[in-house]
Amino acid sequence: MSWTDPRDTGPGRRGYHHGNLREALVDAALDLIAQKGPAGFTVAEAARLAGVSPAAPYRHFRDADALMAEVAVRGFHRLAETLTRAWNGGLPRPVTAFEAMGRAYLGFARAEPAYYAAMFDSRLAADQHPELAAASDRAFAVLREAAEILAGTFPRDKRPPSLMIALHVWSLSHGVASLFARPDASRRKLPMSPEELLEAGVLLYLQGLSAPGPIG
Amino acid sequence: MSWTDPRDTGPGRRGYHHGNLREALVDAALDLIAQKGPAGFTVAEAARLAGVSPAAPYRHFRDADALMAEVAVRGFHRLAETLTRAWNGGLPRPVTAFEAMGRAYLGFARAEPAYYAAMFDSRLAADQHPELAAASDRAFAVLREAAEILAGTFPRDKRPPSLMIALHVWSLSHGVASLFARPDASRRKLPMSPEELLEAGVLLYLQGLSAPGPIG
DNA sequence: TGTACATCAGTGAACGCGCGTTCACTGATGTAC
DNA sequence: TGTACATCAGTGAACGCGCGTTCACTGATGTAC
Repeated sequence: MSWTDPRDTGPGRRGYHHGNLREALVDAALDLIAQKGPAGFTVAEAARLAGVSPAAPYRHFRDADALMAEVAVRGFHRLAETLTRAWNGGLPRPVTAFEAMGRAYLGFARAEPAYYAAMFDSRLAADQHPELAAASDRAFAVLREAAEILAGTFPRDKRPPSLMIALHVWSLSHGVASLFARPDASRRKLPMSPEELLEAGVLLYLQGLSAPGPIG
Repeated sequence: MSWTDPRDTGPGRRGYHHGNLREALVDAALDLIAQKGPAGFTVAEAARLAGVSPAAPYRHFRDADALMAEVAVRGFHRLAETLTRAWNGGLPRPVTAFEAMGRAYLGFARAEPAYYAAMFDSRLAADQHPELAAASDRAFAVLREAAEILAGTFPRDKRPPSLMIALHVWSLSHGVASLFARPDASRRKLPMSPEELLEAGVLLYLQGLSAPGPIG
């Protein structure tokens, strides 16, 4: 991890000037969030991890929230890529692709808890950070478009609204991730893997979409 | 709000001794969490709100986490009661009662955001607070038992596992609550009410449970 | 009913700490000529 | 190729702040006799 050593001789560090401080600060923030949660991140400690003085971060970020928002923005971009890749990998069958996307969402939450926490647990005000709102919208758009294609496979007269499908699957995925897949001591124990739980849930939900009508 | 004034002459305050400081501190913590989120709560400010010195809370709580845990414990107890009442109110039809319980879960998250945040966003380590784990289990047990009864209405040969139902509905409810029902600036906008979204989701899920089998 | 006394639940001052942020500064970089 | 200079991206010291928690203390309460 070259960014931890300010005297690193690699291309990223050249003595007095860090050379890549913005990136280093984002990495440091991720490290801190992973260890202590979003509330445990501080600008001062991120600067320390990056090997610069406590004032240096303010050359790159207006304040602490701006750094956190940058982390969240990158997280949403990564999530969008992850979801897109999963969808494409599951094609041509839309149901298969859709389920792969659900698994990928959960996989992201598990593999990148720091990004995930910055995105969903940091309570950043969306209206204060337009880039964040845009990045979040972009990630959701991936899910939305997938739902659109999936809905298109239903007979025209009983085609469900794709927005609703997207919202339901997002909610279920996020619920499973938050309750059962957090890699910290507040996670609840499960008699199965979160992946199995989510997959079964999505499957049953999709079955419900194709069912003839309301049950007795 | 008598607890804000230390010189209140009511039965809760008698001069030097507060008389009901434990309760007052819990109320103050709820106030702070509602305003600033779980990370914005401090022992010092809770003491200030309760009208006592910063050292006073330590007569009642070991440390800051213990006070937060107490709030979360009470939240889980309230949630358990809320869910029980909703279930009973929806009987005798298990499906109706179950859906009423889902709405009640969401209603709790919306009506009591401070309790909800202490319960789910405070990252308290369950193994450090046995009472918290017990309270959480108790609330989940309500949902679990309801799912059991609901599962019992299915024909014996295609009866779904009740634990799975409970986990799915909890996840969906929690996901909708976290993403769309937080009363702060990080909430995502929806073209419908969270209640409608959740109700439709639970309905479709239950339809899926009764569907003949996996879809094409 | 009165009194001595143990216990309870507060006080208030103090501690060490780490934080966010600002400021005047300076070393390094890169560009115009 | 060399040099003057503008700009960039750091430094380091300082500020005011609020926090969690501890400590010796004391006023209030309630109980035994």
